[in-house]
Amino acid sequence: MAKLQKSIDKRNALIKATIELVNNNGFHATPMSKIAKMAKVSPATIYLYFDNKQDLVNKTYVEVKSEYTKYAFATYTKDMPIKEGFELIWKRIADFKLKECENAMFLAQCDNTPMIDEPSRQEGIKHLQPLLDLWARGKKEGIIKPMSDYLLYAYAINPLSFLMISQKRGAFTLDKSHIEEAYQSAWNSIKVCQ
Amino acid sequence: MAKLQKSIDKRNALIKATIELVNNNGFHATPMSKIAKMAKVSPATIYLYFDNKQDLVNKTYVEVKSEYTKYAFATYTKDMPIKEGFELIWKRIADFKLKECENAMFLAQCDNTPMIDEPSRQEGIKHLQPLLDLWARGKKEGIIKPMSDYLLYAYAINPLSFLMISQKRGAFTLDKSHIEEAYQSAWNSIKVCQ
DNA sequence: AAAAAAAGAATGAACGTTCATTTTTATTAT
DNA sequence: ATAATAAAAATGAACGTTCATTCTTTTTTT
Repeated sequence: MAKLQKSIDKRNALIKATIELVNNNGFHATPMSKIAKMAKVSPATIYLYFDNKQDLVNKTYVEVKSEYTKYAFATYTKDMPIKEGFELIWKRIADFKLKECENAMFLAQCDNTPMIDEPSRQEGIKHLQPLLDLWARGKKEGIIKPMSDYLLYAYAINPLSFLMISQKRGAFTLDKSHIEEAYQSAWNSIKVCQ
Repeated sequence: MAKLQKSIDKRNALIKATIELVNNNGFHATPMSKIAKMAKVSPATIYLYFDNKQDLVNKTYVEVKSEYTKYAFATYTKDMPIKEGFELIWKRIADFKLKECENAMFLAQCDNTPMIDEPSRQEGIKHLQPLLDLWARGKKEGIIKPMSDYLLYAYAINPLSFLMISQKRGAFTLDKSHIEEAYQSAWNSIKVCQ
């Protein structure tokens, strides 16, 4: 196999192993040796691809966040009407959280703990810009409540993380009909009531 | 000072130190030695009060959760109308998350990571029963959407955790007017639309 | 044959926990 | 009430283990 491809494969295996182990044990309870073992690589090899453990987890975060937002905004264009645009993005996000459960779990854990460096966190937030732009447009048009973006995010998007974590714990299962109910709740919480 | 009171003080100091250090560094990045130092106690003394580190954090979780729900339901009675009851509980919860920021942060971190034992987690959930009962009543009366409790919780309560974490990170400040907006969003997301 | 990549073993630091002692508190005898 | 003694609480140092990281050697690629 080509040298470059082999390198890419190893790096991907490391990222994948990091996600899986951190999901199940948390950052600090995940030794580099276990990540290496799961990626079928020597511990020393990790340091050819990443500076250290913190760098490994930071880069994993930014890459997964980037995949996530790429998926979320893939079918959205800036000229869509507010309501359609929001529904589209929201359902893509929900879709991602159902299909790419491991990735989404990892992001949730990163966002709720002091695990990630502040610069990497900021880097991750940047990717959400299209949604913030949509909201700004929606506020101007009087369709979306003139609230802080943090409040909008808290009610429109963040509940999906909670539902995903509950699902992962086996507490309940999030199926298609739940998703539709959740969407209605999300929209009702941010739309201007007429 | 009375012997008993001194013991209680030490135990409280340990719980307090655990909360503060875990909030800022996470569970595994908080050594017992630091907890001991902050509580002005020898590391060995911790083991007179708790079996081990896991036990310390489990017990801290259950105690804080208990304080939290005690506060949340303090002014609520079962015979209140649904809407009033919900608003009352919701605002008490919001109040707690603003005033007892450290405690609330700790709970949020526990609820979003594999930090706590499953039995202790279950123990913590039990305390929420009055809210679940209120929702059951609200569903029967056709006031609250007939959704899974997980969905109701995700939209009505959980967003407050996100807002608190954002506030703690200094991203924005949650003031009285935000709280009112948040309440409206919470209610709009779970009420039956007429 | 030289250079690059990868490996496994080695290292030093940090951690949770325990152990041997000391200090404090409670009980008893005078 | 006071001194002597027993019990309990608390301590700091030490232990064994684990971990992130590095070093030296081997394998693979050019």
